[in-house]
Amino acid sequence: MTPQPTELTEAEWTIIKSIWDNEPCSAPAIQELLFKKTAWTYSTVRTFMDRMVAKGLLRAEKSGKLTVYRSAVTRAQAQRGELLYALKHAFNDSLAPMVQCLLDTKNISRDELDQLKRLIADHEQTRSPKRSSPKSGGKA
Amino acid sequence: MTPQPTELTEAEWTIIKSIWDNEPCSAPAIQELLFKKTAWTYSTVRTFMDRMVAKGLLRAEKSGKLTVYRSAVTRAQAQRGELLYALKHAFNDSLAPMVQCLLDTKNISRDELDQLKRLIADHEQTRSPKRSSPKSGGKA
DNA sequence: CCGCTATCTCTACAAGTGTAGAGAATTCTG
DNA sequence: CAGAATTCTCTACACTTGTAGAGATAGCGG
Repeated sequence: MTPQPTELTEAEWTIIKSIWDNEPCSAPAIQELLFKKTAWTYSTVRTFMDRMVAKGLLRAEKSGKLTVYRSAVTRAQAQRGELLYALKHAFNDSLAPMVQCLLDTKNISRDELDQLKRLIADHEQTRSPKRSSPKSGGKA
Repeated sequence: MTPQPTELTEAEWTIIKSIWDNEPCSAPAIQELLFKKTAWTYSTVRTFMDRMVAKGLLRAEKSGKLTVYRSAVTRAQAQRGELLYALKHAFNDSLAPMVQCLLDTKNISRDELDQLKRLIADHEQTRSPKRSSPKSGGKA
């Protein structure tokens, strides 16, 4: 679907990553989980979470005293949003310059390069049954 | 040098892209250039530009009445910043998932795929001869 | 039943961002 | 020179983001 391009702030990323890994979960739980990283107080975490509910990033449901949260956007959706933001603003929607920048920026090991090549190769195949390069057997 | 990871807002991207393409330039000029896209008034553009000077994204110099602006960060720097932000927050600094997401998200033509493969191949080569620092092979 | 303790709700506030108007100052131009 | 056009400066305001305290409350242990 990719509804609206989901945009997250830094704090929101922190929160939602924690939630993806723990949902459903309560605000105190998340606060405790994040405390070593962020030192955020309960109020802070709770404020973020409620704002995120308002934005449609999370869903909240109360069970008695406790409010239980879960994500309302998938990790893939959020990743896509972030990526598209960068792609659009920094690279005017052009793939190659972005990838080039990636290659130039990070110190990429040979393994990673191989991995990338594999990703692309796999994608080529999945995307369209192209039979010009019949080197590796067609992966199901 | 890649000083501090440069972070730009959407409006700042709009402004600085216009500046990269026209520097040195004046605020009224930029305003006029952007008007069709953004409908921003002079005040708005000027405010952004001055704030960007304060942040070190632009440099301003007045020549009599006129204030002349130019960028203080390169396009590559800004791109890197944006990319690293996405990479870090959305993909936990892992290359492959980001590229995978890219492949899954955009509708990539075969030409583009070929281009990506070439980028990677070229990079492999450039990177391998660790002895030499070819300064002449940078820009594509 | 009555304080603890875990949670919640409300309110607040500073900084950053998007957006702009009013009016001063400067510079043409007739 | 005086009015027009250009550009500048200053101020403002609403909304978002980061951050949190204070006090209400509900449920548990004794």
